[in-house]
Amino acid sequence: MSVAALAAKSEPRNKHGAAVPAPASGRALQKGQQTKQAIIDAALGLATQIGLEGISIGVLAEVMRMSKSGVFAHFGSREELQISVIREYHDRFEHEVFYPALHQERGLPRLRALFANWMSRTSAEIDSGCLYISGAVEFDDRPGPVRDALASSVQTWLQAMLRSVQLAKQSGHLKKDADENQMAFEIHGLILALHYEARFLKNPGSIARANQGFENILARYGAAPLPTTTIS
Amino acid sequence: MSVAALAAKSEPRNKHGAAVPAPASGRALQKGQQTKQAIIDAALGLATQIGLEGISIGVLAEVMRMSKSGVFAHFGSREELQISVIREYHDRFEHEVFYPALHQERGLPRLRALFANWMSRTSAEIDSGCLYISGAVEFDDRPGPVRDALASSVQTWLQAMLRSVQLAKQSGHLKKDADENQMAFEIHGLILALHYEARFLKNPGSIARANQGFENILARYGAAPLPTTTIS
DNA sequence: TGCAAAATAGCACGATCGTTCTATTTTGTG
DNA sequence: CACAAAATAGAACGATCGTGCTATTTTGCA
Repeated sequence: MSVAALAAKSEPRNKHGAAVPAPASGRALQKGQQTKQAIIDAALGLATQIGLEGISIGVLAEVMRMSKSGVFAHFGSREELQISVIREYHDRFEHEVFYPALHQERGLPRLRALFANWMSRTSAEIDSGCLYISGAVEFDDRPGPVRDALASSVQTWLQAMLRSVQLAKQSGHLKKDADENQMAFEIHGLILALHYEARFLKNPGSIARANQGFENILARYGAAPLPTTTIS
Repeated sequence: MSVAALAAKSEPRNKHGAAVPAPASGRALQKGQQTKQAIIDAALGLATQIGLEGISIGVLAEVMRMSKSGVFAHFGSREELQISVIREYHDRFEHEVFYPALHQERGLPRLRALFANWMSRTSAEIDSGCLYISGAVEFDDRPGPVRDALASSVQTWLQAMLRSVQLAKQSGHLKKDADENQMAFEIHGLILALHYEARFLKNPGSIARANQGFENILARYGAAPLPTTTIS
């Protein structure tokens, strides 16, 4: 997983989301693609606030000042629209959280950056909502392609996080008996608790607690108390 | 909060859920109350699986082999039905998780019991779903009486948990500089991560990780490594 | 066993939903 | 400019939703 898998994405796709097999003989109009992207953007805004199941083609058409059938035609089904929204969310998450952290050196610095970026995004989502969290609740026992797309996207990210933990251990930045899966699990819990307590309960101080929790985890699993590069 | 607040509940209420002010002059039929309770039970089953917003009076009537209006008349509105479901969930949670732990002595033993019971219930909810988690996602920015009832119920429980942590600290079972709110936050995160990774992602081993996470937290905040009452 | 009240049924309402069908307009290119 | 394809509109569909209204049945006590 990690870099390669997270980065694999967005070959050209036909109008209903399936990867396009051939150069699609003939024209390649663009107006439709622009509109489609605008619809997806609006739908993502709706979905983060009221959930993937809250997406309504009627409401979407109203927002877009289009007819229902005009919106609908771009996707062919509501499910395909939901999947497009998930794909868009995945891409944004990747660009906001994952890629920037690659500039940090492998090991603890990159792990710290990943968590910091994740925190930054989750903090913003206290207002806007998180598709990976609301989607999990909506589709946790509703099989189908939407659930599959969502779970796959989440797993990709969690695997990237896990890989970063493993790299940190291999780099000697963590105790050599550190359980990487356990550590990733606990980090995930901090993010979920932050989202729950801040967004739903509106408890202040949640962001600081999530950050402190991360430091506590590092204190347990870390090899050194922190490389204080001063004289000591 | 804690005991008293969590225990305060279920005075007799009129047909629409408001506490009944006077002895309600005259008859006190029972058949209706039985039916109402049966409806609430069925609705709770629906709600834990597909969410509070997934409760449909039509489906509920079908399950109960009643007419829609027959079901409806017991509550007067869908919102009141949802609130009744939340109240029922609250009562069950209380009896399964909170009360049994009171048999343990104050401090660390009771805190351990609370977490163990919470874990036990959450493990069962990997299949059935948790109203406090799905409800939080559904109502995190949808103001109104349903959200209020849900948030109040959750806060009551989290406060009870926090109180137990505080008692453990006062009893000298935790480090004297332990941050109780921080500890409660991290524990909450473990439960949320368990629910997310087990129910949505179907990752095996999540239960063990949540338990291990709790031990890790105790290892950090605990005053003693564990009272090994053997000769040592 | 009556009789009032409670419980339930039956029906209809307006609204919204995703989707399908058939025009109509817009677009990009020869 | 013309012409075909793409994009969008419009209207209708069956279904489901919560809710209000008016019967009808059931219940429990005098």
